[in-house]
Amino acid sequence: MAKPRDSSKPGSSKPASSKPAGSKPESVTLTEVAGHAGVSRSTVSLVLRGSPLVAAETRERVQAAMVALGYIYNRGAANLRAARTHTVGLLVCELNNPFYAELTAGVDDVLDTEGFVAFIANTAEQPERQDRFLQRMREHNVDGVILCPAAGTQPELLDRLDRWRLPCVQALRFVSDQERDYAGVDYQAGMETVTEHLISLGHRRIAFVGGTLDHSAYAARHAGFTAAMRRHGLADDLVLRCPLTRRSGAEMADHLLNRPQAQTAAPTAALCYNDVVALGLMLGLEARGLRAGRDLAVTGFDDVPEAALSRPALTTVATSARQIGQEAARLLLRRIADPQGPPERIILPSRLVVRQSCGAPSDSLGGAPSPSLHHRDLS
Amino acid sequence: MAKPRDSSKPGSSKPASSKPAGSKPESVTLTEVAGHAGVSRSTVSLVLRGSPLVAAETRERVQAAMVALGYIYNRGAANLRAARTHTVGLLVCELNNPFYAELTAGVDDVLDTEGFVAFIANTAEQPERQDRFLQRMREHNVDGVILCPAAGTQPELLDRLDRWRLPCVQALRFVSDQERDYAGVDYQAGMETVTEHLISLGHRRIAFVGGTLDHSAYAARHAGFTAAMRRHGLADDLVLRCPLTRRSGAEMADHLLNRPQAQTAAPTAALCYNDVVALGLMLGLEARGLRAGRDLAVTGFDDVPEAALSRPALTTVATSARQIGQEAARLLLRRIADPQGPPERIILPSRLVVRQSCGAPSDSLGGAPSPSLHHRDLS
DNA sequence: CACGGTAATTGGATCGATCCAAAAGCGCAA
DNA sequence: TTGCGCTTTTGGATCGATCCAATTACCGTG
Repeated sequence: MAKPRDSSKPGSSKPASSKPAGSKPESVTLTEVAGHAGVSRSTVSLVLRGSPLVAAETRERVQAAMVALGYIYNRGAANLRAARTHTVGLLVCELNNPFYAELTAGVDDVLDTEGFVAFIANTAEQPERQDRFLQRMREHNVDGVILCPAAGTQPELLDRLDRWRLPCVQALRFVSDQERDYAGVDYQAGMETVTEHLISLGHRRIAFVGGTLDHSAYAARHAGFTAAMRRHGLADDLVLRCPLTRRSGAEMADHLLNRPQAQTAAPTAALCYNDVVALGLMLGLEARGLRAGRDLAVTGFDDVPEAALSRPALTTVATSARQIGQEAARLLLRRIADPQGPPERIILPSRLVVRQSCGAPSDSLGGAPSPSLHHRDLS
Repeated sequence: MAKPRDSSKPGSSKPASSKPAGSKPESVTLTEVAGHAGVSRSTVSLVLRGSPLVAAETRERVQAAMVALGYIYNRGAANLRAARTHTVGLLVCELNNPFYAELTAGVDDVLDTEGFVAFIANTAEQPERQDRFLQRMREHNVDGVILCPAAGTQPELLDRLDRWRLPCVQALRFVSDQERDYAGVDYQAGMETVTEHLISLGHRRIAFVGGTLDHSAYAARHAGFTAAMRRHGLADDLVLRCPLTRRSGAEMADHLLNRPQAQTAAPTAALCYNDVVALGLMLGLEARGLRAGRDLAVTGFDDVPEAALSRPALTTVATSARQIGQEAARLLLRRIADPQGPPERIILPSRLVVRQSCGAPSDSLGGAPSPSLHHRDLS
């Protein structure tokens, strides 16, 4: 058989262009680029991946051909052969919470600069939905996942991910404290700090308010409360669990103040699980003619934008969601690059933000020209 | 040639299991499932896609084999041959805004039930970033995109998407009012309604506050203001543009009230572009010892959670972000199924939410037991 | 001029599914 | 027995890239 090599005459006898009746103008392939540049497929592939093996002159010719033909890289095809897909899965438990949205933005920041893209899923705290999505992620061959585990997630899930060889970084919460990759906030220290703050203001009877789902984040926050109280020899028995909604927070006002048959004294301060509950509680107080900071000290956790905006402004603990997202993404990329490396736990510090809701240090509560128009309070 | 069919003896002479030294236990392929079930690849493929061609008995056998081997579908491989990838791209312009987060959740809802997944990207209002991401979406062969165009997006972009044969649904904003798929809110009607509300309360001099970026959403809101004012023979010249941040909103307080050299009268009401600006403005008023609803009527737009929470609570226009996301996703799926169909524009209504920030109808402003603890104000 | 060594390029096999035309199995009538 | 139609199954060929072993080009040396 004769071998018709036509590398010198580009665009002449290529079988690819034998059907000029333009029904499918789509998908310029690497082979066509090769023909146009007068090189082989393999060489184009090397150029594509930035290999140092190709000569500079050749590289330029190939790149010119790619531009001329409007070539677009077909990652799907590449993924089939190569190991990597340059995609990851991101599972958050409640996207509608601004906190998680911010985290997502942080993840996106890092992935974007590294040429990765993320599949997103809102598990809405439903383990079934989480399972379904993880399954889908496997089918799409993602290189790894960032997981904010839904409440009720079984630790066994992580073992399954291991078996699947699917790198996973837990964020904000974790379902098992084994040595596993994790990025989050030091909730316990944050809670200790704000509890100490209340104690330093003279409060002795403090209630811990909010939280029903059992996960690591709840445990850590509660532990912070307990640790600080015990350190000062104070009772940590006043714990009121409730859903993490404004409505529930508002309803807790009664439980806190009207305690007819209570053997113990009423609390003078409410340490809320997060800002949402705290803001709700303040609304509840107001509806009863009471005021946070005067009649009851109230603190939150998270420092959501509303916290600076409420009257009185909410004393809370700031946790930078975006930064956690960035750290989680960076950690996942490291893990993908080196699946065998030792696990890392990245714990970011939190920061106490003192406002007026627990009796301001300078005690000009509420009133006229608000002294609280700090820079960081305005987005 | 003899034909050694070994359908009865599974797992005996298959070349797949010829290398038992378990270095790569991963990736059970369709071929292996076929071997285990004693059928051909093609048949397994048909089962996978739920074809009615295969006999019921065969289907069961194949499914049993898939379970037994722990088979997982490799969509990447399938995508290479088939047209569909069952993925879409979702580009939002500011994820950190809770409004877009909610929209994202809505998109996720619908895609999840249809077996699709979304790549997410936060364009942060940067057209370059938007371009880069769209490029990446093409490389990943997404079936379509949902686009909240970044401010400054050129209409030409949509033509490019057409040329690429990439179905696209615009959401919330659009860069060209040609007949194209779109899902959004009737901003103009919403603004008209709230303007009418102010007028009905007796306001004659009303300022339109906020917005710097030029896009359809700005145009529509402004048009609503103008239309309502003109209908009542009122001047619509008082327009104060500013960035969409709380800080800028706060700073607008001065511009609104201290107008030394102004030829025209000071406004009695401020119609804000959105809630963020309105909330900022209210803070600015408060810092000057003034109060929204008493000294200046203030309205917002979007009905973000904070709106119900501020003192006084903000009168605003509710737009259900989640629903828009759902509609956009449904529309995109229709378009993917039928690329040639006629374009659709889905415009959802908005709803006026009257609270206290522009002088409550029952004029018990601010004061004691708040009457506004409605159900919907509590998340 | 043959030779070794490096740099650059290449063709065939391959990843794991789908597509499609062809074939096998089967019941039934001529 | 043969032929026909129907259902069910099947084996290449294929999608568009990567991997790898092999080849070619080129240059300085002995």
